[in-house]
Amino acid sequence: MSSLRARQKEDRRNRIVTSAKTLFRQQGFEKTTIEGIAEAAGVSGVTVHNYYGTKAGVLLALVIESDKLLIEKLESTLPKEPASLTDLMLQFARDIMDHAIANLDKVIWRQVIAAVTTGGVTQLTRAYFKLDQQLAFVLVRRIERLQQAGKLSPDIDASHLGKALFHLQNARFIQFISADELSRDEIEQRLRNDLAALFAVGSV
Amino acid sequence: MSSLRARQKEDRRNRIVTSAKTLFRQQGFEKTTIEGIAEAAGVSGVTVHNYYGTKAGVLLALVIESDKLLIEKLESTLPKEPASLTDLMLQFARDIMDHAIANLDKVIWRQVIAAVTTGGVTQLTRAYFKLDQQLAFVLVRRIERLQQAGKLSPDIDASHLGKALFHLQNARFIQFISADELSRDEIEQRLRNDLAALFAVGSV
DNA sequence: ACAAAATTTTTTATTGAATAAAAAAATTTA
DNA sequence: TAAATTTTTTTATTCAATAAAAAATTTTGT
Repeated sequence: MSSLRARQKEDRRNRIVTSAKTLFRQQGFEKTTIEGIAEAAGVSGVTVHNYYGTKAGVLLALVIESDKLLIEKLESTLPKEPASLTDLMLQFARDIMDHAIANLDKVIWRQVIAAVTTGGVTQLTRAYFKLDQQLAFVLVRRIERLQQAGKLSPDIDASHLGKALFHLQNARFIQFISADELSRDEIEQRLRNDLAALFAVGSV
Repeated sequence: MSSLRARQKEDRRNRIVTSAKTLFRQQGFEKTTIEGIAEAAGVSGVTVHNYYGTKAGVLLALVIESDKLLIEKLESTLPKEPASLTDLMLQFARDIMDHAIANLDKVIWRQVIAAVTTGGVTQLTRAYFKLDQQLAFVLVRRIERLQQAGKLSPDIDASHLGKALFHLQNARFIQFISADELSRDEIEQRLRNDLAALFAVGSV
């Protein structure tokens, strides 16, 4: 039973985000103006500000939508019974990079990272961090599966391990988008090295 | 044999960075204007732009200077013979957080991270990343010491391990500055959990 | 030491993000 | 349907960023 106002608002949100996505992809982040987005969405520039605060806020909103899809995709495509922890991680990292690149280019992803770190504590950044947690949790659950399958010691705290590995993956992801020339293969190799070294520490 | 021009330029650079540091600390990043920095430094606003490109560029210049000191400090204060890899890491992370907080507050550090990720490939970002590498290398050398002391398997690639751990530390550092309420102790605990979980993977 | 050449800074102007307050328009409610 | 409420738009301002022309200063060649 949504009111007319609520529906109109929802509608404007959609128009703004959709227009922004098109413009960001066509002309990049910098060259896209708030006025441009507003015009394409049929609202005033100030309304865009009222809705999303900043240009980066609009971008964040759009990324949040696509990240929800990413999580669904990961839930379904990540192997339920991974062969090993390393395999799981590499697959996880690759899926995330693939998804990122399919949606926006590296230059724009840098703006996303910047927006998230500077953005204070807003509705949008909270939503983003929540999705990040969910993403990490996908990993945690798969790690528990590995433990159940006897492929990983059951004594390890799956939550701690999942979060640590997620942070590491995230660091490599940021490195990936920060340098134009870095390929997914190159990052995969680095991650492989990371894991090999880290996992070798405990072996007596 | 520096020319008058070169000396004047160096002088202006110093005045700009020094003025900026004072103003950033007094009023924060947002409330400090380029014009304000320029006035305090006795140059025009456009000159500040000419020298550092953006307001964040000025901040980055100032951080780079203080990071050089951090590296020196770490070289001298990190134990030459650490008791364990975990101890080494926790000390490393704590020194970095201490140094960061002693110089600028969290809000401003967020701007640093944002500036580095969006900053394209400029003189300043290159310098910053180079220092980051040096920082990682400090860790690598200490890890080699651990291996020489028989406290860590000599089969492990110290460079890979050091870089992986540096990335992890960096991720936790960014988390630290991203949330006002997160204390160094809290981050230390998380890092401890990270390391415990990661190092347990290899143990058979 | 001085005038011409080269470099650097400043002035001036423009675009666009962000924000605030008042005015206008639309929806909701009674 | 008219009053009350909410939302958007208009209007105005500050500041970052950038560009081009003008002014000032240093360097160079004689």
